[in-house]
Amino acid sequence: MAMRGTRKKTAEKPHYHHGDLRRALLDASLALISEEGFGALSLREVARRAGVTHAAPYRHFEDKEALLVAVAEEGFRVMTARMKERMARETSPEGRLAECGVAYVLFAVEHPAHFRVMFGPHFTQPPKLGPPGGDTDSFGLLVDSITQGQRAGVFREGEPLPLALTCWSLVHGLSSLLVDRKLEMSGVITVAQAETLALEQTRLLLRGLMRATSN
Amino acid sequence: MAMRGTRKKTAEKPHYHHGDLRRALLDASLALISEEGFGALSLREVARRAGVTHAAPYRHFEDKEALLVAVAEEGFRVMTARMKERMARETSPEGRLAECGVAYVLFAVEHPAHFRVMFGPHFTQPPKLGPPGGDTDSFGLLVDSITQGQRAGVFREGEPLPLALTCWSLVHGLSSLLVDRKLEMSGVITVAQAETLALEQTRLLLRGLMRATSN
DNA sequence: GGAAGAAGTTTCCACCGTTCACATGGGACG
DNA sequence: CGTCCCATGTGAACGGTGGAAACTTCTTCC
Repeated sequence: MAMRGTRKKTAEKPHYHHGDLRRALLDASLALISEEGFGALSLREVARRAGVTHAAPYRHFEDKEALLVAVAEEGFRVMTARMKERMARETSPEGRLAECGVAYVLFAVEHPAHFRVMFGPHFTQPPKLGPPGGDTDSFGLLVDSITQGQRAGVFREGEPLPLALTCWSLVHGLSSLLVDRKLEMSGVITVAQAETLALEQTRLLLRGLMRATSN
Repeated sequence: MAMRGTRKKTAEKPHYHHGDLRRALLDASLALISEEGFGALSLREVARRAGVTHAAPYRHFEDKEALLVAVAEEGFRVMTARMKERMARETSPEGRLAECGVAYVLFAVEHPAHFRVMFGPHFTQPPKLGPPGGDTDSFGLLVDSITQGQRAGVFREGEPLPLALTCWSLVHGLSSLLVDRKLEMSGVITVAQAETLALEQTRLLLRGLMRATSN
C-alpha cells in the first residue's frame, strides 16, 4: 500500500473536477443496487456516494434512464466478452454451446446489478443493442454456435433462430430466478452451485437439440 | 346502455364508503402497470384512479409493498388455476407437462402486469408462497407431473426437483423475455405466436427429458 | 338514539427527479 | 504571464411521491 494518497484512486488526480465522475457514478450505481436493491437506486444517493451534489450527474447523463442505459451497455459488453472467453475453451459445437449458456448464467450471478438493469422492466425505448458481430452481440454468438453445430451435423436441422431462442430462454430463466432469489428455499446459492445448475440444465436441453446418437 | 347511473359500477352502490375499495385498488394497479409500465405505478395515482384520496389506501394495505404482495398472491392463484385447467386436457405425462409449460407462458403473456409483480425485483422479504398442494402451489403441479412421468417410465430417471427446475427455467425465461419485450425485433408478438413458441420450446426440452424411445 | 369503530380526508414531512441561475477552476490562446 | 471561455460542479426551487398523524363522516350495533 505504498500510495502517497492525495486522492485514493490509482492515478494521482487531485483535480478539483473529480477526475472521472462518470465512472464513479456508474460504480456507485452498481454498488447501490447490489447493497440495497434496485428500488433503492436514486440519483441523489448515487451522487452522494460519489461525493458530489445531486445535480452534478446531469453533466454526464441526461437522465436517470440514460445512466441506466450506460450501465446496461457496459453489462452487455462484459457479458459478451465472458461468453467469448469461455466458448474459446471448447472446440466441439455442443461443448461451445454449453459454455455459452454457462457463461450467461455465471455473468448474471456474478454481476447481478448489471443483469437486473439489462433485463429489468425499465427503459421506455428498446436499449438499442449494438450491430451484429459487435462487442455487445451476445445473441449472435449463440446463433453462430448453433448454425456451426448444424453444419457439423451434430445438431438437429431446423431454423436456427427458434432453436437459439430456446437456449436463450433456458439460461435467461435460470439467471432471472437466481438473481431475483426465487430459488432460495434453503439458504443462499453460491456461484459454484449456480455453475452446476447451469451445466445440468444445458446438458438436458442439449440432449433434445442433438441428433439422435443416443447419449 | 340502459343504466340509470347513480354510480357507474354494475351494482347500484351510492354508498359513501365506495363499496369495495380494496378490489378497486388492485384493479387500478394492474391497469396502471399495463398502460404506463411498472415504473409509473404510484400509490397516489392508484388512489386517484379509484376516486379516493392518496391516504385512503392505507386503510386497506399497510404499505405500497403490501399492495404489491396482494397483487402477486392473486397472480399465483390465477396462474395455478390456469395450469390445472390446461393440464386436465391431457392424460399422457408428456402431454400434461407440455400443457403445464404452455399455461405458464400464456398466463404471463395474458397477464403481464401480474407476472411482472410476481417475479419482479421488489419485495424485501420472500413473498411466502402458500402451502404445497394449495391453490398457489404452481411449482408443485410441475414437480408432480414429472414424478408421474417417471413412475410411468416415460421420463428419464433422476431427482425430480432439478428436472422440474429446468422446465421452470425454460418457461420462465421465455415468459420474461416476452413480457419485457426483449424479442420484438419486428413487431409486437401476439398471444397465438407466444403459444406456438411455448409449445415448440417445451417439445424440444421434452425430447431431452424423455427416455430414449426416439421421437 | 347514542357510542364505537371503520373508512376516507387533510395536513404535514422527508425524499426524489429535474431545471436553472450561478460559481469555479483548468486549459487555450494571445 | 494574463485573460477569456467553457466544461464541470453548486445551491435553491418546483412538483410529485411514500408515509404518519389528527381530524371528519358514515355505519353498525347495543
